Amino acid sequence: MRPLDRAFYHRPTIEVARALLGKIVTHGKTSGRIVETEAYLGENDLAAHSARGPTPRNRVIFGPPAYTYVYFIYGMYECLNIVAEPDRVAGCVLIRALEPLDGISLMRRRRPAAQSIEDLANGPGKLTRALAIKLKHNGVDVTRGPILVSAPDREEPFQIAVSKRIGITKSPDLPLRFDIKDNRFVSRTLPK
DNA sequence: AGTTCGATCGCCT
DNA sequence: GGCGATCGAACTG
Repeated sequence: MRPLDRAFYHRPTIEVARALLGKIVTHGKTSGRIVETEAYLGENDLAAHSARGPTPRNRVIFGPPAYTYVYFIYGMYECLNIVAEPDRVAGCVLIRALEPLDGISLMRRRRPAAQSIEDLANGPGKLTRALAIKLKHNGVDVTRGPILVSAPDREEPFQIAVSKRIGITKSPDLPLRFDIKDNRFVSRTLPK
């Protein structure tokens, strides 16, 4: 299993958000398969942190692709994004849910509230806690580590379900959330 | 310098 | 379904 190269992320954000489904995030002894993502665009997307231009917090979104954008939210949780698009073009992908693979017992210790394997990393704040991803990991190169994103040795085919992004108040109706269809590790199941 | 608010989660009803 | 926790960043003046 090899990390994806920088060219993988050097394309439109929506393409990257879809292509990241099924890939593996690794941090230390823990890893998980990406089952849910959201795209945050550089233009015409008021929900994106990059909407009002670069600031000290969000500047990595405007830089070259394949770097993490990690931010702190609600006084308690970190959220993990991967930067897409060429240098100087904003765009990133929020990782919203993982299927736990390695280090499950360690994840359980980090997430004592989780009552099942499904609950371990089925939300953006849960997965950063399960993988011990913190604010200090902002700007990490995911082709180099310590946080890595890789293609699995064997990838089963799957369908992608598209829906609206979760928990935002601006630009709420854009179809920019992507799930592995019917996967039981996603953060919320879609209405039928 | 003060205020507002948020890409969430877990517990309560 | 509703809400409180908890705090950094961005905005206001």
